[in-house]
Amino acid sequence: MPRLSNAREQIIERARSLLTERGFDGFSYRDISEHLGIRNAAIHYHFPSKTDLGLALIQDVAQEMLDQIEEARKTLTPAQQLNGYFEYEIQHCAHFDLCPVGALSTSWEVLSDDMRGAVASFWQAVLDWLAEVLEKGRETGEIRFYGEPIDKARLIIAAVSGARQQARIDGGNLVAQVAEQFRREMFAEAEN
Amino acid sequence: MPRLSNAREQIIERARSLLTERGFDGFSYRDISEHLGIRNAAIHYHFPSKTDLGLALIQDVAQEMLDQIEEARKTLTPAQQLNGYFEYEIQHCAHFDLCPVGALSTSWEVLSDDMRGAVASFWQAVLDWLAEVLEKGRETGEIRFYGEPIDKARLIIAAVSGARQQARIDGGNLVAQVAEQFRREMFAEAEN
DNA sequence: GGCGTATCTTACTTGCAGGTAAGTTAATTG
DNA sequence: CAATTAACTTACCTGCAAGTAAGATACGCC
Repeated sequence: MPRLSNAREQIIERARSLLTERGFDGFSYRDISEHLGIRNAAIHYHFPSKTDLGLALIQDVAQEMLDQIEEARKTLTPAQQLNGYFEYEIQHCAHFDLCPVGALSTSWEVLSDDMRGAVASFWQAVLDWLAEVLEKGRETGEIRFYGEPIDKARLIIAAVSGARQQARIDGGNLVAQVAEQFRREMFAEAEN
Repeated sequence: MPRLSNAREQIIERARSLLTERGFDGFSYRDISEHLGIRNAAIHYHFPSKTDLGLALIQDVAQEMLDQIEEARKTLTPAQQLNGYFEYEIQHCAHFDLCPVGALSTSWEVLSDDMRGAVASFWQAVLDWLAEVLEKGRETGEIRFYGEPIDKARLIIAAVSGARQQARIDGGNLVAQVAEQFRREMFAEAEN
């Protein structure tokens, strides 16, 4: 019997797919173990409770996102960063998968304090990054919007993740449509 | 033993609370029956399967919303209708409950075709209504925005329901903040 | 006053969820 | 090469989920 070379990583990977497909309550250890050809207890070995798995999951998602943000901040202009964020979300929306934060917020009440904290600080980090992008973009004249950067950032993030959620209902790429509308408002000249 | 006078209505009412608190997978018949002081099987009498309950639930939500829309359309100006929508959502956000459509979209994969259809047509009806409000509002000069009414309507609905979702994480009334930003953009003069 | 129907309750079934304990196998290391 | 440890498996547990069947109760109606 050839064991998995990197079981832990494969478990997280599969769990991430399941989380964005069905939400945190929507998958079981069985869904993971059957897919990987291992036993349930093997997952419990790596992640004693589902909370442990959930925590690793959100940390994995956060790390990936924060790495990308860090990289983008160094190499791209504000407008390019905003567009990159849109493109990233459009890609995910094309597969009709949920935003991980959104998937977890549905079961917020039953999440452990650890998980809540991890989700909250991840979400806050993205918000802070986007607010900074907007502020810089306004300074350079690349990006136009009303009000405070933090308020606009909140609106954009809410709209994008809301669109990802509703895309399942609509069946189309709602994030692409929403992003296009934002581009009209923030990059183009006034039409009305 | 005094039976419930209107069990069916009370079951739906309780189920609606639970849906917006925990999502469709997040509550069981037990949660309802214990709260009402009846047996599980009594719920099964009124709603043989959970799908039947879910269908009744979304129809109830939809009817209520459509009634309000119908009323608003007759008596209020476009700007008042848009503001009314914001206020309605702000109220719900204050209790940190989920948008019913959003709560169901998380478990979209496991919903019956009936339920999917009901959710989709409800969501579409709200979208159409808001697009019409925006179009009329632009004609009367009360409301300003870029692009097509339907595109702006999609963005607003996505932002508001996304904000309701994320309010659980943030802990504040994100819908109020998002609505305020929309008002700056759509009702006020340009500041930038 | 008896009869049928609506509205339940009691008492189950099946299935799967998360989780545990103890044993097995294989690689690592002194 | 023996002992330890990591990474599992087999075999279980408890609990709760949805759902069902059959019996009890009450209510309107001829």
